[in-house]
Amino acid sequence: MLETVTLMKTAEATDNVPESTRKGDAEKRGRKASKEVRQLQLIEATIDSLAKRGYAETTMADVADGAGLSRGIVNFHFESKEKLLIATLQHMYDEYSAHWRASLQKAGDDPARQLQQLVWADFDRSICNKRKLAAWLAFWGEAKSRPTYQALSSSRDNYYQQVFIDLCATLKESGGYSYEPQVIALALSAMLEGLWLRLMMGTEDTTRETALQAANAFLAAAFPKHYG
Amino acid sequence: MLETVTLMKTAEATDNVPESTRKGDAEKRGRKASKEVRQLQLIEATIDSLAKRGYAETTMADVADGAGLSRGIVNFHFESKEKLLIATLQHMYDEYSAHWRASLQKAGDDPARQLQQLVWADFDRSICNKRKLAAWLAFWGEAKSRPTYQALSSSRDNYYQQVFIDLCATLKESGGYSYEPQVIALALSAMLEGLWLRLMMGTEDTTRETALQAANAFLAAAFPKHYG
DNA sequence: CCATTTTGAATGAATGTTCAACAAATGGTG
DNA sequence: CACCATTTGTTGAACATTCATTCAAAATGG
Repeated sequence: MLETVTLMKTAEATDNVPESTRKGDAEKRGRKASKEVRQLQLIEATIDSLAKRGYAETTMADVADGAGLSRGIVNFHFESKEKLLIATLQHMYDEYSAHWRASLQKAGDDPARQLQQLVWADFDRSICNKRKLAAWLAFWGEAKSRPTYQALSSSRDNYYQQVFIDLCATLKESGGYSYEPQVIALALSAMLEGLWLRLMMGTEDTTRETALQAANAFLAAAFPKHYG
Repeated sequence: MLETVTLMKTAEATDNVPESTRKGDAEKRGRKASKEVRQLQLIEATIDSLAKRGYAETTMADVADGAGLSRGIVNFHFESKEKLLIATLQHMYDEYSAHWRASLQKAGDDPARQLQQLVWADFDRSICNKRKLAAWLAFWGEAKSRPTYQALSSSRDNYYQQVFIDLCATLKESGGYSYEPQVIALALSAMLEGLWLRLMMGTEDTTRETALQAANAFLAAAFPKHYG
């Protein structure tokens, strides 16, 4: 039991998991809550392994060791290695999705501010750190050849893209720009992914700060009336 | 010598041809080809396998089968699987490098045209096709956790980035723009990589044509005096 | 006939999965 | 509360499979 608590601490230290629901569930249904915690713990260990060793070298044994548990435990909570990886990808996808939606919510009603918040959200520490970027990249590398991953591995889904397009369309009208919203939205979102890619690769000239500078420079160049 | 030509043909045909209709059964078995041709043949088969199965599922047997040769042959021409993969990556790196340098050469002396050609070169069929993009992505996914890959896997190296920065600096002066060349060059090159990423992933809204449109839109937005 | 290239089976290591045994928590019953 | 049965969770060894590598023998070309 004591071990469970400390392990939960480390698992949550890396992320920003809300603490509110945890204790309540534990008191009501200690067993079920413990099950969810274990699964989360194993997912976190999987992200660790993906980040440290890459997709190809990530083994069940490494995940179990990383979580401080025995070898057979992963097949109990997740049926197979593939299902563990899918659950991990789903977890990261949900987290990313919730993050940009929250950022959009906080931005208020001004579309210029909304777009800016959406861009900045991509470089937030909670999302944009070495560990998670490396895990994303590991999945991306396998996504094209694994149909199961394709839907989730984009992280930026169709709806996300549509929000970008709509915002660009709104700014175009209010600013009198001349390009197609779809096209400039694609350029913008592609640049964000490209900046992530550079951060993942650990290219020397790219840090979270310089990446954010570049993103801001794009906004200023494309929407001078709003961000100039 | 004649055989050399035919083998090179099949190797290059796979870039554009949808799939299958490969393997020159005529001259595959028993016949000795020159060492270099065999190695190239195996490298092409490796790219095929990476594109079709991804990094994690690429096996020596699959490479050998794809080349129509026996199992042990890869360890004869390349010492190990790792060295085969490094040679494959080096091959792709060299090809990409030669391609953009040639494009730059052809562009003449006008810096605006040079930058445009550099951007367009990224979406040339010979470089930008499903097979090779998938292979690139497979390497990217493993690069961060494999020091041996890091230098080669960027495809766009430091020199490439410096050329971008210099061109942006020149355009800045002649056009009276206000941003830092380094920053806008990072935004531009990141967008190119991001567009590649979308093409690799097979996102529906992104084709080679729309990607090129987005890249052009970026140029027009960032350098209106030159590309408006 | 010699050097080089190619084959394909053998080998050994790595790894995902299964499972029987064990531990702990839960729920019911007296 | 005490006791036991049952469900749930965990372990670690055994098992089967996959795969890179090795190598002796065969094939090929000069």
